Amino acid sequence: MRERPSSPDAAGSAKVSEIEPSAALVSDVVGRLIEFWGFKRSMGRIWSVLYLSPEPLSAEDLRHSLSLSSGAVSMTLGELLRWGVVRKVWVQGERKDYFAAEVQLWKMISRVLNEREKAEIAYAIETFEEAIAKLEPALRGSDAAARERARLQKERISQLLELARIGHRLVETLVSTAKLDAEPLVRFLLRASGASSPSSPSSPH
Amino acid sequence: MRERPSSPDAAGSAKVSEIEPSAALVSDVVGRLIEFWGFKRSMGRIWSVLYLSPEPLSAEDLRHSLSLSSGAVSMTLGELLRWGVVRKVWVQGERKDYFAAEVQLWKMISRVLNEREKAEIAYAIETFEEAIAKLEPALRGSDAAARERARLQKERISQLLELARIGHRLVETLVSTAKLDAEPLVRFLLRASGASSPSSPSSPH
DNA sequence: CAATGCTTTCAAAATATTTTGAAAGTTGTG
DNA sequence: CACAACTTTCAAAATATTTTGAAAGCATTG
Repeated sequence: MRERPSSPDAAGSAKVSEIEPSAALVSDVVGRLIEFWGFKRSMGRIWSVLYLSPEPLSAEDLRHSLSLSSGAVSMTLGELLRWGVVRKVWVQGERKDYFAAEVQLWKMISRVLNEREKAEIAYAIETFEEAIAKLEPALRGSDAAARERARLQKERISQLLELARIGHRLVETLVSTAKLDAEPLVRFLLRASGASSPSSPSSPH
Repeated sequence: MRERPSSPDAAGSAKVSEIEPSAALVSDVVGRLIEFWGFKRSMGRIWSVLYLSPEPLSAEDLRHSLSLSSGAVSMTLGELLRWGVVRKVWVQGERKDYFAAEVQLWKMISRVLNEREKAEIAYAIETFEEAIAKLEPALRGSDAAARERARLQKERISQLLELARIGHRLVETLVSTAKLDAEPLVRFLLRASGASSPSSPSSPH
């Protein structure tokens, strides 16, 4: 509304309410990825708009950029703040709140993985353990067929458990990696997919 | 609440319609994980029941085990078959179709990652590239402020692009790793997160 | 080839999720 | 204290997703 493309206003405070085509592409695809990844699409879209904006934006700016209601913007920003992927910033002389995206991607991912995946996986691990425990009586029951059945189930649940533990470690690796600036993992990945021959991928120098 | 362990019927055809408590736990948690991970919860539940069953099960067995409608079972099985995580098996002398879960977890994950994530990420990569391309005009336009704005956006989108490429490589690594029996990745993860012995995953810490 | 037993399809119904916007809440100001 | 200027809340509306079950489709068998 207040923007005036023709006015040679100073760069700092004039607001652009429509996002440029490239930003639209990005916010759309990030929205999708993020949704796919279990969050609300609008979280991804709002984050993207902030991420691509040189200055912090107000809730109203976002409302216009993405044609969302004030409520949706407020709630979504709240979630993004809770996930620590968006920050409030004070713009001096302004009464409104302004928001900026966390721009350190690894930091961001690390935080989210850490809070979300770890909880999820930890819960799965617990449950698998519990399920195995529940098998115990049958494992030493008197019915041979039931015993065999339980044995097989224990075996299979153990596989799931092992897998969950690997997942857990993968997340931990990503998280700790992120703190140390992505080096080891990235190096590992480069080696693993760049050099296509599996001949000797295990001995560095 | 429990099957009839006393039926002297040959193992092949007597049917258990209620699942045991441990299987219920597992199918619930796998359902959740799978949903969380973007599939339908019932896919995870059905797969789990099959995975924990010593014998293949018919659609009807599944219908009873999980209290689903025949349509839901049929559609869900169809999807699971398409993803290659469940197979049809012939039970001799039976007219119905029987189904069994893929039990090689890594193989399964690898297939799914390969088809699904790769497509998703590849699309994101393309889009980021396209978005950067769209910035070109502004990058060499005459308006200095706009130029600076575009420069920053290009920078940021490039970060996303790099991240997407790393993700892509991560998926590729997991996939190729899975084919060669998980060795290198697992070893890497073990080193990275400080666990002890690679081959016997029995002690939690 | 008609009947039977099973499977798939699909439109409608049930559920779940997301968005809206008006009203209530907060905070800074005259 | 009363008045802005914003923000948050939340019940209702809009959407989207999942499930149902009756009917159509198929394949085997007598």
